[in-house]
Amino acid sequence: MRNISDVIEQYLKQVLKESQANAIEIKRQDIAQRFECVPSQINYVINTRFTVEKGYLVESKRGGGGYIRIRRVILHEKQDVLSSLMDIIHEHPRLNEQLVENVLIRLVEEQMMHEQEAQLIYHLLSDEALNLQVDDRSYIRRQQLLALMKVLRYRNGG
Amino acid sequence: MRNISDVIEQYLKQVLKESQANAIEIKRQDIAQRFECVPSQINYVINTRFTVEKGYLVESKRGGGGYIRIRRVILHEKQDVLSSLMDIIHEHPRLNEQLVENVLIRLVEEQMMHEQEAQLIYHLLSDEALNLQVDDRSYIRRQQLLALMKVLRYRNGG
DNA sequence: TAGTCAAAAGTCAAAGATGGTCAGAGGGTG
DNA sequence: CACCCTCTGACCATCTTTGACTTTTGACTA
Repeated sequence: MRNISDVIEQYLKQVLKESQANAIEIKRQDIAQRFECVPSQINYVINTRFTVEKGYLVESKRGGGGYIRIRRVILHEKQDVLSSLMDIIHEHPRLNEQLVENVLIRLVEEQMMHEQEAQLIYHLLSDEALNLQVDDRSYIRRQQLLALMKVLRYRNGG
Repeated sequence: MRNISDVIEQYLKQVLKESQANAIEIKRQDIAQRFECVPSQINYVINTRFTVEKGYLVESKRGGGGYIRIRRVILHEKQDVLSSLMDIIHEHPRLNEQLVENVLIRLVEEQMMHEQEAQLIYHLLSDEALNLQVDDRSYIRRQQLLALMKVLRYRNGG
């Protein structure tokens, strides 16, 4: 193995494989010590090797009793639907209620979310809830729809 | 369990669960002694883990015969849960991720929404998605949480 | 009754314990 | 050489732990 990042990556994957639950919890400092590197190296490994696209979810907590938790998830098989929707969201200069609705309907049709969930999100992204200037509304919708896509990448079988 | 606060939290919840009445009365000093920590640690645990939005009420008395009483709030009508949460959302000057999480967990516990829905909404309301100034983030969260309550109201037959 | 005192509990800010970010240096490969 | 990863460390953010100081309450005393 050439570099320490690869070594740490392999180590974490090994531990993950051996764990019953598809998750491990580590202390950043401990791992750094074990491999004699700076703590931020662990972040580098996580940011480059344990991404959502690769099927990993990472959560963490700072402060006393802090930890980093890495979870293995199964990616949704319809990644292409998500990326095409993401493109649409990115390209549209203005995101109005109609566009939000279209995106949500598409997701329901593709069976990536339930009708009820779409309903909820539609209301959260409505003009009424987002009582802002047009541009701000558009910005929030873009951000939130993209956040939604990110979650849908691994939901349903993760 | 990693830190003493979590341990104390679990202990108190356990005692609460085992009590017939939905309330327990403790002596701060006793608990502090049992877990070998300073008394104010107990306040920290209570302030961070037994909040109103999580469904707890805390009363206390100082001086001789002093006590801290923790009560689990039991509301029989879903309407009551919603309106109490709405009050809390209105009153809180700042809505941070932690509060959003607490509210969503509460809604799931009260069986007013599914885990997955809560998950989705949590991500939409995260700091990451709402990449804004603190006050703006707070505003959006308030608007959207209130919109959520509104949907849940009629969804659950209100 | 008013004053005093000790026994609680409350507050708050500093210190401690973790993890996160980012920009720049270092190194390998086409 | 140019470019893309890696590695590092200074600085930041967040959560927990601690302890000094404050407030409240009830009992006892003058």
